[in-house]
Amino acid sequence: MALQEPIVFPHSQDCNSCSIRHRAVCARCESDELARLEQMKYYRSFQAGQTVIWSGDRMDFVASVVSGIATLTQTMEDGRRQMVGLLLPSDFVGRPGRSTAAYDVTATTDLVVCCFRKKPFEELILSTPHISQRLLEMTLDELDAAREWMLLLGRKTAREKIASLLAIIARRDVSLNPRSKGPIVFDLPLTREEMADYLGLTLETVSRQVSALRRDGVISLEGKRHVTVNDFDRLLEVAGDDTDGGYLV
Amino acid sequence: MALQEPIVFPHSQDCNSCSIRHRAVCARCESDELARLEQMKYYRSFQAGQTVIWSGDRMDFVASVVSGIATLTQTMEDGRRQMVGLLLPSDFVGRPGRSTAAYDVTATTDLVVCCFRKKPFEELILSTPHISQRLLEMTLDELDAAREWMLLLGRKTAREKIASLLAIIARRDVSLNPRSKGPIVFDLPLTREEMADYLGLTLETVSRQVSALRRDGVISLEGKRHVTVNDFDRLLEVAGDDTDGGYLV
DNA sequence: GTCCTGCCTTGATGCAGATCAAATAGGAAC
DNA sequence: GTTCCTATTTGATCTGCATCAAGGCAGGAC
Repeated sequence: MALQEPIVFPHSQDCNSCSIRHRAVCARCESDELARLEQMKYYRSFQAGQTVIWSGDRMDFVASVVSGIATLTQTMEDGRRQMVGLLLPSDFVGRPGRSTAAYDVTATTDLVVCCFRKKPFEELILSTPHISQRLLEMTLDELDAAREWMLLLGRKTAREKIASLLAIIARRDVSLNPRSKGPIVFDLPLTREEMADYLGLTLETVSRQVSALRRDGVISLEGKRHVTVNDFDRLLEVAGDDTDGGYLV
Repeated sequence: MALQEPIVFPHSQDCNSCSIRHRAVCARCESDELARLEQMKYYRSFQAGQTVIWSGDRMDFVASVVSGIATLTQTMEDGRRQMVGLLLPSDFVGRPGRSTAAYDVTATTDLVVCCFRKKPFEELILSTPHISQRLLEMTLDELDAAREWMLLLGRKTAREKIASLLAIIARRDVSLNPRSKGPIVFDLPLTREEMADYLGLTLETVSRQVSALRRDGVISLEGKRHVTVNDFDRLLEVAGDDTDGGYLV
């Protein structure tokens, strides 16, 4: 890892050509609102593995993930770790009205975020319902996701947990790169250890259960990360999710 | 349980004398905004044990808990249950922009809720930033609580889970009924089974661990529900929480 | 009083997943 | 090619909690 410092882009880029323009916190902004956002924004890049911010650190910005994947994790004093969120492009980081980070934020892939200086952003949302309404909607979605994860953490078996995670990644992948036919194929964006931290397991158990799903023909693997889902319905069944209505969103 | 149907109050009550006036979703409303809310509100009461709404049911209202305690639970097809939220007075139920309930909502004590007809409420928040801003703030708090719970469910031991739950209830109790001196005393609002559903355990394990905390002198019990916390710091230590800064809110 | 019934406790046993340990695979640097 | 180095797999064993089972206790109906 050669570079330790994040790269700070010297110039802003145009919101109108932004890949997350219509899904991020700015999704419903009119052009005058965008113009005000542009004034307070700047980009930052992080390499895979870099820490974006540590829990407890002062945080004078909020941000949207533009590309790449980041994680939110909590750590106990003795080192036990639990991932509490997976941030994908368009997801929002930080909380208006709070001055320090509540979680460790880490880039698991190369990452670009669009930061807004916190003070002006907080002022802007007071007068811009389009932003606070969108933020409310995104926060409610995250709350639903967190509650779904609570069911997984509290009640699912290791096998069900792995299948659930694969199903979520597969679903996301299909919605981003829709393909008409054939099995779903994707690269895992997480290491076995990160999967373990997300699922409340050890990395050994993750490895064993991934192998078991391969042995049982539910998935195929090329290398350690490249996954083929042979039968998505079967995967959902193993995940223990209600099958009805859950079809590829 | 004699009455199965909830009691519907025939007349609205005055918002200004409401016990949750300054903590609920209406906390920041001006009198004209309150007046509009009053037009769309009605009270409902439920007895302990009654179901407020089932997951998947059509839901044409949102609501604030006025008094009593309710729970949000998710259930898997085979009956495994996970509580995903504990609703206390002033907490909000339901989601603007969604037509069906996402979780089972159950009254665990006698319960009174202040309902707002959903359609007019949704229209109101579009034009009333005081409400949507408060709702955003409350939702962000709930998201933080859900993420704290994810750490508990994913990584804590049974003993730590029980201690964490007791600490949360004790904290809430102190903030509602501050007492200057002496140990914290409260009644558990949940049965052993509900505690198990919340903590991702079985009721037997809950019972054993509560007994163990009593044997170890961390708490004392009178009957099954009345708890005395002999040493709050010790309880926090057993809970595995960062002790710094966690002192009685 | 007796008999429920719901809630809780306690004991015995089993097993899923953690822990400890070692081997293997695949890059990257050289 | 060799040598690291890290990620991953696999094996052996241990253990915390689940499961299965049997009472205990308090309150209400009668």
